[in-house]
Amino acid sequence: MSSVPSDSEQVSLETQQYRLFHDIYVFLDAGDSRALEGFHLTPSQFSLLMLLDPFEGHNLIRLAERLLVARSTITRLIDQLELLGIVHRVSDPNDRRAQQVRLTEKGSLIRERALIAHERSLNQRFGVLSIHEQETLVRLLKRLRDGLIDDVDKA
Amino acid sequence: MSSVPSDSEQVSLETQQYRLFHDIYVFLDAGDSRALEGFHLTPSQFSLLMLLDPFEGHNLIRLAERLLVARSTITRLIDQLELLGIVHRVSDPNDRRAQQVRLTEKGSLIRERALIAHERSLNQRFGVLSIHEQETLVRLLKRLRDGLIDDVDKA
DNA sequence: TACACTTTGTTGCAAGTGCAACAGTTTCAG
DNA sequence: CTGAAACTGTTGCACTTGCAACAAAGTGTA
Repeated sequence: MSSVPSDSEQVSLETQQYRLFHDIYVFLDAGDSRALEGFHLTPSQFSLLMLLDPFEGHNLIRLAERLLVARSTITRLIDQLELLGIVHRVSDPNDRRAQQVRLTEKGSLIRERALIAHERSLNQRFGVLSIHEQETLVRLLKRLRDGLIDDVDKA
Repeated sequence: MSSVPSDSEQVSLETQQYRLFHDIYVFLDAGDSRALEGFHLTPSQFSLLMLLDPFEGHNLIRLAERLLVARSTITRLIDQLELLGIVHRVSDPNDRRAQQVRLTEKGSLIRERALIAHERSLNQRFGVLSIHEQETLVRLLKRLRDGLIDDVDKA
């Protein structure tokens, strides 16, 4: 089905990595959708929810930086989670421009359960690699990410 | 600037990989935009252009499978490239439902130049890893991708 | 203090994308 | 050969997202 035609052509090492990152991203997202559908959460909503501490308030801009998305995207994702009764906004007493996003009790519960389900799903999906291989992978990915950040910042 | 707050919290190996893939994807895309801006090509247009052989026609559905996007997305990307004079559609003589997408002469030239510039950029961006490390990475990524495909297909 | 500059969060708008429905073709079982 | 099913590509629609502009609030300098 999902074929990804065999890498028969001669392409450079960099291009191979490049394509692999793209494909893996797409497949991870597809797997997430499936893992989360029981919770009625989109992958975007979940990745935000993941960051919310049940015992702390969160600044919207900090969340945007964390997820690498625009501030307006966070505004809208929080709107959605608020409608679902998962979070609520509280105005920050120290800065009247700012909001604090807090999990509701219901939200904490949903988060907890979704996190577990997602973790289990990830565990299964990454299971093709041994723990040792996953550790190697994490080490390489971190170096690459940090390099890419430097590169983007240099621009 | 692009901070990605230090991974101070205790998260599972799988979750670390998960976040790294997301962040790397975003940064790669940002780097691509920069590498391609001189060509007036978006990363999506480029990734399609990359697949087009100067001497062959291409079936739209095959391209969609290859890029892991919906057929309608390819229709629109081809529309854009056609407006730019980079490709043209030819009806397939063997199947009157089908189209063949072909590079124009101008398109071949632009593709050639963009490919070189992108390759140079990738080379620089992946340069934080040694060749040996990149080979290891490719090996692990391929295994992971194939595992994820099986997983998606099982669904 | 006063005024310019920065910061926080929201909104309008435009662009990209997937899904479902569709028309025109092709294929294949009976 | 015929009709049902599958396939190819396009379109309408909804949803997501980034960017720019904005109001309100905070910061800092003269």
